[in-house]
Amino acid sequence: MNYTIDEQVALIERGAVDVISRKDLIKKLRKSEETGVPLRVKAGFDPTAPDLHLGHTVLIQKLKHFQDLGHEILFLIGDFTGMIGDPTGKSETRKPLTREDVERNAESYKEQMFKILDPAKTKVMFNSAWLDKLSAHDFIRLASQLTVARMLEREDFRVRFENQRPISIHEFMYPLIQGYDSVAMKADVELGGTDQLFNVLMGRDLQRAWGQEPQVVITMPLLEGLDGVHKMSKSLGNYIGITESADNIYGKVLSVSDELMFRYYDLLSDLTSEEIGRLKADMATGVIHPKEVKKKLARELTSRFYDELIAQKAEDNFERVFKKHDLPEDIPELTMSVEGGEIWLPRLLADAGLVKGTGEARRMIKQNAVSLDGEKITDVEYTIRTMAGVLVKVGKRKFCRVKLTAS
RNA sequence: GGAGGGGUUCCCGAGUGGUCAAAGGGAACAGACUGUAAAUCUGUCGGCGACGCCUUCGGAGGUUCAAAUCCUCCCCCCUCCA
Repeated sequence: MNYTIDEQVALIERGAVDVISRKDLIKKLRKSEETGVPLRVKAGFDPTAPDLHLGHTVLIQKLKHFQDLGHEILFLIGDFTGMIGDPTGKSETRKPLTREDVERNAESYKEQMFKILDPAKTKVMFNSAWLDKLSAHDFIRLASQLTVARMLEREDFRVRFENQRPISIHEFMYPLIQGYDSVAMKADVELGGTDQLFNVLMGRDLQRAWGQEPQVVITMPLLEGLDGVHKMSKSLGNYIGITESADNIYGKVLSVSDELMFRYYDLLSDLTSEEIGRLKADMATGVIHPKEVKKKLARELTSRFYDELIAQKAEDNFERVFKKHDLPEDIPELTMSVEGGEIWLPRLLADAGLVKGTGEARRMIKQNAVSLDGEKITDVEYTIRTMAGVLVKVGKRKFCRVKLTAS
C-alpha cells in the first residue's frame, strides 16, 4: 500500500494527544520516502509487569500504524531501569528484578505484543545494552545537559516542589536515562503515554546535544480502567489483560459504563471516527440500544486477541449465563476427596477456591449467594453427602462442578 | 547537627487506660432493581466449625486486673533551620 504524506500524517495523528512537531514529522516522512530508509520508531516498556492490558494496546495500536506505513518498530524493554527499581510514584521501593526475571518477562512481552505487531518488522531492544556501559564520566556529562529549573518544569515535579513534597535526586535521573535511550537508539520517533511527555521530550534535547536530529514525540491518551476513573493498571486491578480468556475479555468490556464505552471506542476500536459518531448518534436517538453498541465493541476487542468465532462463542456464553441465567459451556471440574463421605459446605467452598475462607463462605451463604444444583442454600451448617457431581455456584459468575470421593 | 510533626485494619481517617476487631468515608464483595451500564436501596467487609476463641493499631520491652491509648529504648517517614 502506498500512502501519500498527508495520509500518513492523518493516520499517525489519529487519537494522539501531542505530535511534536508536525513539521518535523512531515520532514522525516518525506526524507524516508526519498531515501527508502524507514523511520525508527521507539516505544519503551517497563519490564516489571509482564502482563499487557488494553491500556498498553493504545500505544501498540499506534505502533502498528507506523508498521503498516512501512516503518521500523523498536520495542524497548527498560531492563536497566527494572533492575534498579523504578522510583516513580509514592509507592514503596520495588524489588529489583533479576536478569532471569527480565528475560522471562521480555519473552512474555514479545508473545503478547506480537498478537498485534508483525514480529518480522519489530526489533526488540534492551537498554542495559548501553546503559550498563555508561561511565560516571558519561553520566555526569548527561546530567550537565539539564538545569534544575528545567527539570522543575515538569508538572509532577513542580507540583511537588510547590507543595513542599519531597523529590529525590534519582527521580531526576530517570528522564535523563530515558532520553539517553533515544540517543543510543537513534530514534526518529518516540511514542509514549501523556504522562510520559516530559520524559520523551527529554530525548529531543539530548539528541540535539549529541548532534542528532531530534525525534518526533507522539503522546497517546491514557486509557481509563474498568472503574472509569483511574488509568488502567494491573496494580489497581481495573484492567483487561490481553491474555485473559475470551469470556473474560468479552464480559469485562460489557461491564464497562456507557460513558467509558465510547472512550474505549475512540482509543481501541478500528472503526473510523465517522462510524463511531454514527453509533453515538443512533444510541442517543434510541435507534440502537446501548447494550448492542457495547456488544459490538466487546466482539471487536475479543476477536482481536482470538478470532471472530471465539468472540461469537464468548457472546453466546455471556447471553446464556446472564440473560437466560443458564450455565456457561465450560465449567471447571474439581474432584475432592473427603473424609467420611461428607463435607461442610463452607469448607468445600474454601477448598475449591471459590471463596477466600470459611468466613467469606458463611457470608456468601447468609447473603443468598450460594446455590447447589440451582438451589439456594441458606444454612451455614449445610453438609454435602452426595458423591456424584454437584454444581456449585457462588455469586453471579463463579461456577464449579465438584465431585466427591471418600477417603 | 538543631527544632517540630507523624507511623491505626485494602486506602483516607477518628480514637489518648476498660463499653475497641477499633467511628466515619472510599474501595471491594453479596442481594434487590437492571442492559454484569448508570443511579438507588439493603447487607457484609481481620481469622477461625464461630453467641465464643485467636491475631491486629511501626518494632521490642515495661507499668496495670486491663493498653491502639501510659513509660523506656529502637526503627521509619515528613517539615523547618543549619
